[in-house]
Amino acid sequence: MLKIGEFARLVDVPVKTLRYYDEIGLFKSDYIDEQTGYRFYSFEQLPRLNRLLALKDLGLSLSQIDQMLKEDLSADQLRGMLLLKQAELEDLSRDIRERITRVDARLHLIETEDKMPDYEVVIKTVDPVLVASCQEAIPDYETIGPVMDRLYNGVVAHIVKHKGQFSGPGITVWHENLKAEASLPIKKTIPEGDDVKVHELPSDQMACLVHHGGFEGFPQAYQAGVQWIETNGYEITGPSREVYLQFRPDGDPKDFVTEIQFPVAKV
Amino acid sequence: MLKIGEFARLVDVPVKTLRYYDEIGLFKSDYIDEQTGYRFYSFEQLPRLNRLLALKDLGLSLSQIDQMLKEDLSADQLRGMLLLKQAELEDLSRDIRERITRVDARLHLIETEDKMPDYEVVIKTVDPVLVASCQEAIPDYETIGPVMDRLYNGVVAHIVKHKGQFSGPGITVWHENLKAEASLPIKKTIPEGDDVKVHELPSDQMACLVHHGGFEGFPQAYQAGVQWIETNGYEITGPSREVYLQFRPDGDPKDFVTEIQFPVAKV
DNA sequence: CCTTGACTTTCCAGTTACTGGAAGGTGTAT
DNA sequence: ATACACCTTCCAGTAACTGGAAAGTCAAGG
Repeated sequence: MLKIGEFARLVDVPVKTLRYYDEIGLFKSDYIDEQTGYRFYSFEQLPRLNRLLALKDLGLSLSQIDQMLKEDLSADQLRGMLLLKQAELEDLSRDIRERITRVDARLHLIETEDKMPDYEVVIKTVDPVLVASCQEAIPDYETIGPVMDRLYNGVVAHIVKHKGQFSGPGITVWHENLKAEASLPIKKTIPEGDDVKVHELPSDQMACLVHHGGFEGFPQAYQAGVQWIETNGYEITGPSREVYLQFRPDGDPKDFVTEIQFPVAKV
Repeated sequence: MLKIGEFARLVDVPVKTLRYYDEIGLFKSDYIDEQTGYRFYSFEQLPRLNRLLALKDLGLSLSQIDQMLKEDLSADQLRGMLLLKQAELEDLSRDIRERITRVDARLHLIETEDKMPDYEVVIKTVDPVLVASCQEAIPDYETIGPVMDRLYNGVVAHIVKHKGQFSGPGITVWHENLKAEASLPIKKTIPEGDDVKVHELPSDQMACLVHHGGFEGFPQAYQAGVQWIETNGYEITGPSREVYLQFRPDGDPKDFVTEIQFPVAKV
């Protein structure tokens, strides 16, 4: 019989930890002196503790270990638990490697620009949103402004005509070949018009960044987004969106806030 | 100005988390209505939050992020923190890969033996221990018993003669060429004898396993140990030890408990 | 104008696997 | 007798939230 301190030295586990295992019932002392409350441990307990430590080394939680130390577990059950843990560890490992590449990328940026990046890209899942929209191909960059005005005015007029309720800032979806879909979120569905479609923008995993200022800064923002997506091992899987969080036609462009979203998936 | 729920939807962060960040001062709401206590957030706060989320994605702790969000940090300081994190992540990654190989090994054992392994190997650091010892080459396996008896009796006699105090179970250190060093831990140093040396067994990182039963089971135990060491990417770096935790010459061998220790290092 | 339901507030508890410390009892050596 | 190491229990703290309760706020519909 060993006192807790001797046992602790023998197995190289802190006394506090042994007491904790005792408390949660994972590894009880063999015998407790009723007078003093002193815990005593025996050599017969070594196998259980060593198995416990070995399993802990695999990264299992104490409650999982508690399960696995039960005598009546079949080899199949053991296998199952280990396979589960294995998958979990593989996930974690992948996750950490991705983190490492992201840290690398940021270090690279700091090396070249000597400061934090101008645009922060975050991955998030956007909610689906019901919109009324109107789309048209843009002939060239100069005409974006007027065409957009026209498109959005058309959608607004249509929504007002059908007494629809606006429910959020405008969203432009950029389809292929510079085809812009000017969309306005609405609370409830309304009839479609000749040019105006009503549908739901799908929920999606998006790489998002926020641009502050006028539209002349958009190319850089887009470039930053595309670059981030490349270096972080994602690929663009659909039309990107611009969400005009802060915008008024008569406002100061410096105050505009736009979120640019790229639907992405891990390569 | 957005209410917390709207802002939460916008940035895809739980409301509870925003409140928590507010509470710990990491990310305060822009304005609080004095009447109602409602928090309000503005679009101007997006850059800070996005940077925060991007850094969180790198695996930084909230307190580290708090540091890095301070405006007056130099590029060098940023670099330093990221390099630190990088090293940390590399360590973690290695650690997890090792865990995976250990889980693999155990799965393998379960496949072949359909149960938990007979011997659990754990890595631990053993404390240095002062011993009196006596060594001799063993001519062949049959003679181990008598030679050991003689060696240990010699050491015991020497310690008793010099009024030394025993402080633990006997330890045999196996040097090369089957040379056995029979050692007995003592509390304080005593003079050496003709055959009896007094010295300290060094502290070391050891792969340890516990064998219950008589000496006839040792070969299997050793084999299990050596195999574990191989498959787990360690190598043996010195003489192995046997610690006779439970042993009496006149006892029942079934009750014997021996810890076998191999000094190891990661390959 | 009232009610309903969605939303907000604060506060408290729980999660994991310990770790540190305080206050007080025990065992052994000098 | 006393010093000292060792043991006991209890309480608090860690990181980053998450869940729930009780109570106040807001907008829409009847």
